[in-house]
Amino acid sequence: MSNNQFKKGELYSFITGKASTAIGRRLQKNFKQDNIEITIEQWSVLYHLWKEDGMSQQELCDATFRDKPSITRLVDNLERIKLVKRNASKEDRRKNLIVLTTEGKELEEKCMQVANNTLNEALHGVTNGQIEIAKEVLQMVYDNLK
Amino acid sequence: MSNNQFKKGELYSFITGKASTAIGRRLQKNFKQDNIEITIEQWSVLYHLWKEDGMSQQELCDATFRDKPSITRLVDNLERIKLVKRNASKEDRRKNLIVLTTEGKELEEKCMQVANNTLNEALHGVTNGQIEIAKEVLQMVYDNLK
DNA sequence: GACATATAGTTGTTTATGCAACTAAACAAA
DNA sequence: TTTGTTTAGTTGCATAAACAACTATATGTC
Repeated sequence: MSNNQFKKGELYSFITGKASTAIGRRLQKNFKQDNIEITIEQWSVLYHLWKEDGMSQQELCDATFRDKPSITRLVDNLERIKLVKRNASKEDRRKNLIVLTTEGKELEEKCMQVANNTLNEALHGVTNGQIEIAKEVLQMVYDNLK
Repeated sequence: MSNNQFKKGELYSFITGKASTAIGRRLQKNFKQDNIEITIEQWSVLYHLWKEDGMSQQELCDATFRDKPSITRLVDNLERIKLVKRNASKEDRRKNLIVLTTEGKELEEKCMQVANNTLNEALHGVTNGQIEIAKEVLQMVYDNLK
């Protein structure tokens, strides 16, 4: 089995995902440097709305790998800072459709630029081939635990 | 540059580290199933104390990639549930040496077994070669952002 | 139509994070 | 020994996560 592939220390850092933690922190810092006043969690919601405006909260749960209370509160905060609005669905009155405000839409370009730059910083010196394999492994891990 | 290596969707999941999130959640769930009543954050502190008992809080910060307030509170909670104790250092009165209680020591075997099993679940079907490359990439990302 | 069940979202509680401001001890230089 | 700087740790505050319990609407079945 794959039991002996990892020494303890390596196991730990694989589990805790120090690399993704580091990317998240750097992205947050880069947002701040560009005077973008949102958290990376808020960004992860906006990111999906930029691709498809008017998603329901449940759809945002699935897209962001977060549970319903998390999305409720992220949307609360995004609404408070006026980047999104909750619109009650006319087809299904249980649903809220989350739509970007003008201000929310305007943030896309700036944010995506910062995100792309951050990823380039993070991947400096890593080859395309290595990235492909890393992505495959992370996807397999995710699928194994789904 | 490495700007075109990622399509948007891939970029997102690389940044947010959904694989490591999934591992963390599964580990937490597996702890609970085995009636181990600790959080994965608490586990990450204990993990280092099991390797080297009596570390200072600052050393735990470095080892776990957490800041000082986080460690202060994790140690608070671990102390409250009686798994560790703060011992004032005699050489340097600013320092607390964090030592495992008997109960804290006894938890090691059970926890590490669960952690190993979780990792094996996560890596099912992933080859050693792929894992090596994934580890290299994650390490490079971490070093790039350090 | 009435009742059971599933789905969408909210609220409460505990734990954790990130940042800034703070205290106290150690160290260094004059 | 006084003064300034660095290091170790704590506290306050805002944001977020995980889980359980809850409300309200929709749907399926008899």
